Amino acid sequence: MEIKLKDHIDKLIPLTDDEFAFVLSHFKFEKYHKNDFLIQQGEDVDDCYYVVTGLLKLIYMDQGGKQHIVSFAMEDWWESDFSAFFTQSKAKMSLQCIENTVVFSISLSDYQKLSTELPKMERFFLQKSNLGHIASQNRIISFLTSSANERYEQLLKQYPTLFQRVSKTLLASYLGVSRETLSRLSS
Amino acid sequence: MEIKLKDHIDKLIPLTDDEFAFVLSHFKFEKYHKNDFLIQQGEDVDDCYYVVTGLLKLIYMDQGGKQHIVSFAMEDWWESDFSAFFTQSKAKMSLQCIENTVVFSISLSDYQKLSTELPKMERFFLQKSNLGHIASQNRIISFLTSSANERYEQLLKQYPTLFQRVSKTLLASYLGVSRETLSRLSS
DNA sequence: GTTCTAGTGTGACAAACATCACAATTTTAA
DNA sequence: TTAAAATTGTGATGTTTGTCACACTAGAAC
Repeated sequence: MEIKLKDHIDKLIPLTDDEFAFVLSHFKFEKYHKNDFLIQQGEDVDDCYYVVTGLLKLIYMDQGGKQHIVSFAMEDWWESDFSAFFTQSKAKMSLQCIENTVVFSISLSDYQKLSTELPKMERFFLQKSNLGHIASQNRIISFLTSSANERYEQLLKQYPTLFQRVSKTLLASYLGVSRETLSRLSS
Repeated sequence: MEIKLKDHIDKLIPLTDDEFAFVLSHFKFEKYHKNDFLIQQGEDVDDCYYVVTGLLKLIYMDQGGKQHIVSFAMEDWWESDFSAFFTQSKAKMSLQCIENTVVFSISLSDYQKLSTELPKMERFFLQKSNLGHIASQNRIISFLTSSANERYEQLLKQYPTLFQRVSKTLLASYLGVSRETLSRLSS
C-alpha cells in the first residue's frame, strides 16, 4: 500500500526512503466500504485523500435535491472538497464510495506542516494542484465546445475502464445530461 | 504599478521590501494594446502573466473555427495557457487583449527559480493554484446544475463590472450559449 | 426460491436552445 | 465626416435535451 503512494510521488519528485518515511508519518491509512461517506455536505472537511484502490464520487447536490457528479476519484487521485478543506469551512459537496476504497488521508495542519518541513513536498503539491487546475479547465472546454454525445465519446476514450465500474445514471450525472438522453446517444 | 503586485501577494503571504524587490527582479513589465495577442494557439508559451490593469480573454478555438471563452482575466488575475506553460508545449489556447493591458510576466525558469529561492513564493503559488482549481470546479458545478439563464445571473452577480466592458457576444461565448439565446434571456 | 430494489431502455410530449435571416444601431477607421 | 464594420435585437424554424411514464432485467436481500 505504502509503495503505491511512494511511486506516485516519485513520478514527479523523487524521494529518498527516509524522506518518504517522514512523509508517510503525516498520513493516516483508512479503509471504507461501498456507499460510505468520506465527506458529507454541510459538515467539516478535516482531510484530503489519496486513493490507493477503489472508486469515489464527488457530488454536489442542488437546491432541488438533484445530485451532480463533480468528479470521479480513481486510483492515484487526490480528492477532497478543496475549497472547504483549505478554508476550513463546511463542505459544499459530498465524497462517497462507489466501491470499497482504501486511502491515505492528511489533515490541513499536517499538509501545511509537511509542506514547510519538506520543500520537496510543497513542490509536489504545487505540481499536483496545477495539474488539477488544468484538468478542470479541460472539462470546462469540453462543456463549451462539445455536445452531450461528444462529451460522452471523450469520456469513453479517456477513461475506458469507468464504464464497467459505474452506472449509466452516474455517467449521465457527470456529463451533465439526463439518464434518458445518455441512453439514447449513438455510439 | 509594482505596488499592486506587492499588495496582491501580501494578501496571502506578507513579504518584506527586500523580499519583494527580489521577487520583482524575476518579472518583466509589459504593455499591450487592445486586440494584441499575448499567447497564440499553436505557438510556444514562454510566460505566465499577472494582470495589473486591463482585460484579457483566454480563447479556445474548436475544429469548426468557433471561438469559446475559457476565461476572462481581469485586474489581479494570473493567466496563461497553464498546460502549455508548465509542460513547455504548444498553446492550445490564445490569450488576447480586450482592452489595453499592463502585465507583469514571468518565464517558467524564473517561476521555478523564484519558487526554489524563496519558499514564501512557492507557498504563494501553491495557494494561488489551489484557488484557481477551486474556481474552475465552481464553474463546472455551474454548468452541471444551472441553465443558461441561471449561469447568466450568477455571472452578473459575481462580476457586475464585466457587463460594461465586454460585448454580449463574448459573454455568450463564456456562458456556452449562442449570442441570440443570451439576448433573449429574461433578467 | 422469492421478493425487492436499482439499473436500464424507450415512447410521448414539452422546454430549451441553435441556427438562419434581416433590420436597426453603434462603433471604428479612413 | 462618412463609409465600413461590429454589435445587438428579434422572428421563424428545426434540433437537442429534459421530463414523465411504463416495462423489462439483473442482482441483492431475505
